[in-house]
Amino acid sequence: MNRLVSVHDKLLKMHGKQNWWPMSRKFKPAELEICVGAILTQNTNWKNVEKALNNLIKAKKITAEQIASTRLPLLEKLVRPSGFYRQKAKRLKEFCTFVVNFRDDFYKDVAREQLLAINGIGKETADSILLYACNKPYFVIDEYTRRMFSRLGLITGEEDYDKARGFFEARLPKDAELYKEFHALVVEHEKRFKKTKVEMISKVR
DNA sequence: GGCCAGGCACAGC
DNA sequence: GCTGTGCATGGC
Repeated sequence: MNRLVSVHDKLLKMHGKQNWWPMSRKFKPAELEICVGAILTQNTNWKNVEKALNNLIKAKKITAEQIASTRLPLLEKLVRPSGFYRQKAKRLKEFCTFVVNFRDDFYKDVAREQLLAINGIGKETADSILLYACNKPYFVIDEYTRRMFSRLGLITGEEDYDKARGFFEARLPKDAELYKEFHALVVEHEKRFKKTKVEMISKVR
């Protein structure tokens, strides 16, 4: 059996279904919340991101139009709990402006290169948006993924982002739901590993 | 009280 | 090309 699939299955048994990005559905469309969250969580604890999301909801900044037309100082104040708040307010505004000006159905039609061209959207954030908001099978690579799979000896952990992504995508069925759950499970597992220092995945077979 | 979190851009070599 | 640094809050 495919080694990666078997790692996924073990993680699923250990940690259960993660249901990442449980959307509050307060944003319109609900997918926007994923995009906003993906930007706000850059190098930031998710708990802090939730505070910022709640501020946006309370202030009724729940559509791309509303966020794009919010003045920077107010946006900064709202996203403050998520840290790096000046950058993030600017990034959010630029991203939402892009969404507003997008000709076609953003969530259906946006391409990876278009996302990467937006200031503040790097590869991981772009892939998170593509995977979790657009339901497209892009495998998200983050520090946790690098650490875990280099520990298992499957990658070096030092490779280029797209090379690491290619490693997973070439060995897994192109299934967005699988990728979503896998990435979430990896993050959960690594958080726990960090606390316990106990590897819970056998290296054998 | 120090360390870190679901990164990214931009210097300066 | 690639290595270093700034960005910043809140949880543990």
